[in-house]
Amino acid sequence: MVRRRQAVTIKHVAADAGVSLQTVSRVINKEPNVRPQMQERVQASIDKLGYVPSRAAQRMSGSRSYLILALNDRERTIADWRARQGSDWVDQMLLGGMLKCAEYGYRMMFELVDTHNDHVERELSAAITALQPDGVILTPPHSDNPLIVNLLDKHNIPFARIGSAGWAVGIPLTMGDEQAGKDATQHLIDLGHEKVAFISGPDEYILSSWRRAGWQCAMGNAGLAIDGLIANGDFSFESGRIAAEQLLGKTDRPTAILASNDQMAMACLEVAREKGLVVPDDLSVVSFDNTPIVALTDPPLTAVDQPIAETTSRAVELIIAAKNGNRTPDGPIIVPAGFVERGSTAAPPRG
Amino acid sequence: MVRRRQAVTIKHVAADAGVSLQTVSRVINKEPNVRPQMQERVQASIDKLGYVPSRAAQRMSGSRSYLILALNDRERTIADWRARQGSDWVDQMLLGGMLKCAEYGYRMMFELVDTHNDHVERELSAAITALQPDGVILTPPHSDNPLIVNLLDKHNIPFARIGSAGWAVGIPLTMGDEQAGKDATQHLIDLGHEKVAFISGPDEYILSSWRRAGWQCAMGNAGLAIDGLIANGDFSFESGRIAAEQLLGKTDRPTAILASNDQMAMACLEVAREKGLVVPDDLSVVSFDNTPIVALTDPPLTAVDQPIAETTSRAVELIIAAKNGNRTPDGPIIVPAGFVERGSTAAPPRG
DNA sequence: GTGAAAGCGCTAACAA
DNA sequence: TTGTTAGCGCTTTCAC
Repeated sequence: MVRRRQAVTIKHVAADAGVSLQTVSRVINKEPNVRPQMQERVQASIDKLGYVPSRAAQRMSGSRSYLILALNDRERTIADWRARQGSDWVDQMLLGGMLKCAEYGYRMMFELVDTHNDHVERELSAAITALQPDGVILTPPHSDNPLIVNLLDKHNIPFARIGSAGWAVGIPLTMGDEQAGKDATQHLIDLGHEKVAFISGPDEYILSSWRRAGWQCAMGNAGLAIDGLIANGDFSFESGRIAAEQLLGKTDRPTAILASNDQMAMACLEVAREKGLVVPDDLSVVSFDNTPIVALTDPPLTAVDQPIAETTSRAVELIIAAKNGNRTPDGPIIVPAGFVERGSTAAPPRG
Repeated sequence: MVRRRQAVTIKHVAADAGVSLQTVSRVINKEPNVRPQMQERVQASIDKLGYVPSRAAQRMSGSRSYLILALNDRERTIADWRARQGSDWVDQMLLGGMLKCAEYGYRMMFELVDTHNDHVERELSAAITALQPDGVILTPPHSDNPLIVNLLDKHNIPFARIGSAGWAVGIPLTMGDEQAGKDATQHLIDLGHEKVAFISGPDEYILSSWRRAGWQCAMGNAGLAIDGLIANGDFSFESGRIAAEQLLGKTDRPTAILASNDQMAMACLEVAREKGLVVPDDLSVVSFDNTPIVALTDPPLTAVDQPIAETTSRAVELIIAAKNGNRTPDGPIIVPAGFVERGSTAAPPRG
């Protein structure tokens, strides 16, 4: 195996520009105390020689790694990948995260971590020690895992917590789930629906409760009862089926269902079809997330759009800002959800 | 900002075990010349102290970076992400690549590179210098970009070329496109079709010609004419529309179409519908790639399945093997495509 | 504002 | 088989 040495190092640049290593280092890192003239001369040498600093060496000498680690739940992520149902959560994170990282000379790396596992800490510690990332992005359900959050806090690594709002550590970001749930429900109420049912997500995800709260709030504001209009799911298609059957099996069935994610909404579509209900004539359905698949169902689903790319992009910005010593905003950052109206919603049936 | 030092270094382990740094290093790297007893003692200290080597330091001292870089075409990848049409190319690469990397203590990192750009070389050189990856995975159309291939060869970095077969550099891997094209065509012929048309991909992708060759071969073997049965596309939906209109506009129209990717096949579905043709009764359609979306079209598309995860996984294995000094296999590696029969194929209309 | 020296954590090369 | 020494490329002190 060939022992590979850096072709052009800071030394070559220093020699070429006739300055000390230190000055070159200062120019690379855009430090203040360098005369413009000096900086130009060094920059010229850098460009001429095509010098690019070694991240490993920078990291070694106690500076940054220019690396941000994005953590996702191993089990769920792999299951999504294998299922090949078009969930593009990871892609949207990459889209928002990688591009924003690139703007700052950073890079993003993905890492899968088991939540349901007593060695989360060991797993994550190892990754941090090996990689020494400058920041970490947590996604649900990790964002609210106290083991993970405390570990990161202890290590003093800036970290974002997507889909999380509480605690005084890290940088929480949400899509305003409660408001989104409220708006979606209100949209159905505005169409004339009075019996708007809700299928919740698992309690493990804190955003499940927010979405429910939004629905509940809109219903309450409109003076509508919610008795018997809630069913519990766990984000899986199958749980959505069970919930939908429970909801639509009653004589006094709801005229609209707001499901906490796409899979469960698709299950509603299937159950409705089996029961001879036409969507949206007999039943309106709205989902959360808006993964690519919901534009292709029959009918296409009206959905709350989760702005993953934008949220990840903000997370990267805030992590780098924190790394640069800027204060982290006080409250949680809200990157508002969107709402895409498609064919699964209409006025309720008359009578 | 806190200056972060490694909590547990090789020194601590050495002290704890009462051995030299070098011995610890040998244990970490599973080198042979260490007495079992010694190795156990050191390993015990490692476990006790929770030591994990710093990748940066390992890289700095001339060893590996334990990093494999996966290169994708910037323009196309970002377009796919933004389009949100459920293309899971990146996800499948991650699935196959990350998991295999993890087995060997490696990590995979994604990087986007412009092909149509005179500074590909500068761009890629910078990434290589900054990151010092132990290997690189090239995807189409990069796999056949001479600038990229030569650069990697010159740097002496093991690299895989997915979707490529030629040249004596790097590790070429294909899904056996020609065979897949042949099989798909044969499948249609077996159903009774005689006029099987083909929509090609852009010439920029070498696999376009392989897929075409497979179709041509099957048609030839069956003694069927191909005049007027080929149309050129560029993988875009719109180009697929144009090709389909050209093909289906004739009086003597084909009874089946094999499209070189999913988007163009979907365009065929749309054009057929506009012309009042029922798929699969009046027209059979088969696509290449089998992205998640094609299971949801109306009717669902019969498709050649591109084994991206498996191919990426093999690529990682071979790169690491090469890094370990093993000889690279001679011919191109073939990870055979699959074939998924769905509702878009049937016997041709009687007539 | 600029430079010189020390050291980050690890491994290659050499010595014992 | 094990230990010692000398860096890798860079940034952090700390002088000047």
